[in-house]
Amino acid sequence: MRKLAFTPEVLELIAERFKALSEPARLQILQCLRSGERTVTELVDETGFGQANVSKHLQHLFNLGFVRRRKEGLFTYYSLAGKSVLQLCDTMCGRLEAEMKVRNRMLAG
Amino acid sequence: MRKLAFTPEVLELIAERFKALSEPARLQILQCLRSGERTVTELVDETGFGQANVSKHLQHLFNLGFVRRRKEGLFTYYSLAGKSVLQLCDTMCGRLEAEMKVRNRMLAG
DNA sequence: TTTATACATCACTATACAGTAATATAGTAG
DNA sequence: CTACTATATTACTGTATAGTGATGTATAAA
Repeated sequence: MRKLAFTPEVLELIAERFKALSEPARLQILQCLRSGERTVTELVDETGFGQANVSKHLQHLFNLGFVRRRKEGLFTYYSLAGKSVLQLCDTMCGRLEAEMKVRNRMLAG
Repeated sequence: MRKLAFTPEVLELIAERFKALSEPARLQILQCLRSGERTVTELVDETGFGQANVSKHLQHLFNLGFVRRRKEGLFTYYSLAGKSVLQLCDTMCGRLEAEMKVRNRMLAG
């Protein structure tokens, strides 16, 4: 199995996926899904965002393969498509902590 | 050492950092830096982007702690601030490969 | 059938930002 | 000093998209 080369075309696809994670609303939705699948209405209630807004964000995340969905009667249950999304968030959060540590050290020193 | 909680405020900071990686031009610049530090002009030549454009992208990456810089005479040498950026790109690339594999399977099946 | 619920989609507005040309700043050379 | 080079910054334009209200669609219940 060959690794993809970082050609400009591949970088564009990668950028598109990072962009999906560059919205606080979508990140918040993903964090809600950390503990299991949710209906759209549940996500609306938990996040406080509008229904149309949440629905659009979910479509976006679904199209890029970040979440799965399952229809059951009137409801659509969304869930995480894998753990790598959370891993990305955690890695970025680690960067953030490191950044803050540096900042604090500069204030102290 | 405590882990940061994913509050809306923290998610906003994380989103801001993902957004920095959501631009093909910035990703391409980061990939150029994979093999070592570069001056702005070198990056302009390697990427083909305009000088002002590259300079702005580098400021952006610097402000968020993704790259370091070192001034020497007329030149400013930029380099990666750590390996986690590349790790993020690689993880996202892995996701992309998996996505493509699923797509191919659907076409075949 | 009608009514209600859950979700998706459309049309619109406002905002953010990538790219660019021009200019500013700062260091070097003559 | 002047002239040149490397980088940063400013002002502007075009484009993408988040959010919203209204509407559409599908399922369930009465």
